[in-house]
Amino acid sequence: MKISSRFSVAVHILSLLSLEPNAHHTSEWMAGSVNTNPVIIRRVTSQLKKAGLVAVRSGTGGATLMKPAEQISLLDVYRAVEAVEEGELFGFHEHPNPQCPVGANIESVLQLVMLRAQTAMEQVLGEITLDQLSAELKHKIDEKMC
Amino acid sequence: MKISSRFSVAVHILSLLSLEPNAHHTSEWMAGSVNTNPVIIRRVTSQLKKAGLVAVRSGTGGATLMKPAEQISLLDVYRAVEAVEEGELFGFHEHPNPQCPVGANIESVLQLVMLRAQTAMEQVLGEITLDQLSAELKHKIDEKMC
DNA sequence: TTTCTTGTAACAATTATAGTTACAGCGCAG
DNA sequence: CTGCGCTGTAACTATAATTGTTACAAGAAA
Repeated sequence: MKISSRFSVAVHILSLLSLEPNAHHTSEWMAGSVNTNPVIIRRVTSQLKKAGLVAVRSGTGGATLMKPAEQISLLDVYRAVEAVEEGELFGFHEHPNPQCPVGANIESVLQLVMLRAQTAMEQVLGEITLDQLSAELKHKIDEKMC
Repeated sequence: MKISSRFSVAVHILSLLSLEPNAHHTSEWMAGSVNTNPVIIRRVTSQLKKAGLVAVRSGTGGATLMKPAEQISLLDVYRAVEAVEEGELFGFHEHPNPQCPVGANIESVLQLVMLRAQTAMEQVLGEITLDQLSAELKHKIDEKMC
């Protein structure tokens, strides 16, 4: 089971906003780059908007970053698109038998452990900014131009 | 989207094997503790067996650990039940537009970043042994007995 | 007003999970 | 050597989430 590709789509969108500031960022234009349906883009953009990461001009169309790229972490994006509910990366089996010593106590022990694992992953995402990612991306792009 | 509860069921099973060495660990008995169907238990047990973590006596029934609990990490269990394919925790949108500079390069950049995040999580799992987890569990159990 | 765009609803197709029944086949007890 | 209990697995269901689609009301500007 994988984390929804909404997350990678969201990062793609933000990269476009960050690296191509002069384009007219309509959902259709971005869908062309992501290679999907414009509605997919609008859905994700809508979540990014709710999270205060982008502004969208309805009517005329187009989206823009609401914060400087160095103040947007991948964790912000991850949370924005709800790729995973907060603190719920790991699924648990429900209602283990409370009569059994193991069944009665496994949940709390597992919760702790899993949370530690999950937090480690989120910390990595939290330390990477859109700015850094865009820079890496730009580097790759320029490389190929030679 | 969550990681399959197969993982938590597997840990539950191994905890039973580790903490209650005298019981007859049939799928039905374990299903009673996990509170699910015996077939669910057999399916997971079967994966643990393939991974060399447990032995199952067909005929008579019952399962046992194949390694000492301090040599089984939660990462081993995680891999055994294929809660997530190796290196594929994050889903990606496929075939971004190669004509677009961002589309052409986002995949490789994202792969790197996501892999780092995923690895951080797996490392935590790798550092926790069944032994440690059982000890915590036993501690909780004894606590409640007072 | 016309035109382009967004935001959303509604729906289909696909995919994975979790649970269930059913049954062949193994292995020990008697 | 036969019967019993248990495993391994197939087959099927129900459920839920994702991704992709079409369709359309409502916003904004030329």
